[in-house]
Amino acid sequence: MATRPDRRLVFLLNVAQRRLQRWVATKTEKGGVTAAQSGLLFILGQRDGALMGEAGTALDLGPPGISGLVDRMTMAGLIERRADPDDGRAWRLWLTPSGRVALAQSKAGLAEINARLADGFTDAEIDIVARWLTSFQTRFPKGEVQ
Amino acid sequence: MATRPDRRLVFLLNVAQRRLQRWVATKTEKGGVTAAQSGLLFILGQRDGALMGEAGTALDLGPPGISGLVDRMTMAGLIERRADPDDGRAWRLWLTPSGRVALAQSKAGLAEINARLADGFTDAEIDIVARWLTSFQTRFPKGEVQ
DNA sequence: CGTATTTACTTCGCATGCGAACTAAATTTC
DNA sequence: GAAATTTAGTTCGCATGCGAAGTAAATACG
Repeated sequence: MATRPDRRLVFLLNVAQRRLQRWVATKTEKGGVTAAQSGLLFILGQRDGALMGEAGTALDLGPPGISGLVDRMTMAGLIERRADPDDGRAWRLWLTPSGRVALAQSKAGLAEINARLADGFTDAEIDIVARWLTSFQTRFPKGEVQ
Repeated sequence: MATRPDRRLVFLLNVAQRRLQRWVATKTEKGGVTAAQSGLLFILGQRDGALMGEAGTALDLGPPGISGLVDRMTMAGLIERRADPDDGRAWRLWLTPSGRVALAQSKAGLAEINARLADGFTDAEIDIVARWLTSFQTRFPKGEVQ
């Protein structure tokens, strides 16, 4: 007989996120990159030279979030900021050689994590999970608590 | 035909957690309490006088995490720390009257959130989600990356 | 009994990311 | 074309929580 699963979704979500983040951080301890940072690497891997605002939107980060992330990653030599020639307010972000190396490592790491996340679940089940997670974006909108 | 769902689970998990946290924070803006804080309130609601370590374990927080949370909540007047009479190293945590009020509010808020989280999903689907979230605790263990 | 180890918690430095308030450049309006 | 508004980022203070290192009390060991 199956045990009734723990239904404290808010708590479980919180724990899962922290566990994963911590695990990625330890995993990539040597010369690696954190989960948030690899997020930006992936974006730039697809769209090198993106604006900060574009990257923030893609990562669902507000202006302060992307600003801080960019600062830390610039400091770490993973990305470079260059002024947009057409807009004096804007900055474009570019991968450095070092950033490209880190991106390659992140890609490999992500494959392992995804395997771990799907292990023991069918494709249909993962689809349900993905749908549930995606629903947060409409259930808990950014702007306002209507 | 259904659109293929977004399968970037790591990203979706991260976003979902942040969206929820932010939403709770805004929701309880007036005299309320954050998600992490209400976690501790719930624990003490069930086990008033718990040790810090016990509370930390229940919330899946390490010593620094629970220590900081307790500091902030003590400062906010939600809980009280009293030395354990039998163990000079340990502290027991107690709800203040103010904390009990906040707990009652949190309980009401949680009901609404849980409804929102389950809306559009069957019980069986929520069980799958819960099982997936719970699996992080074994898939990404605290101690070590084996 | 006294030393060694374990345990409970604290402190520090850090990454993450939010809301509020700000700066400065671009665009819209009149 | 000047003033008003919008937009792109920054800065500040804050909450969250980790790992590493420290403190002090409790327990185990010889």
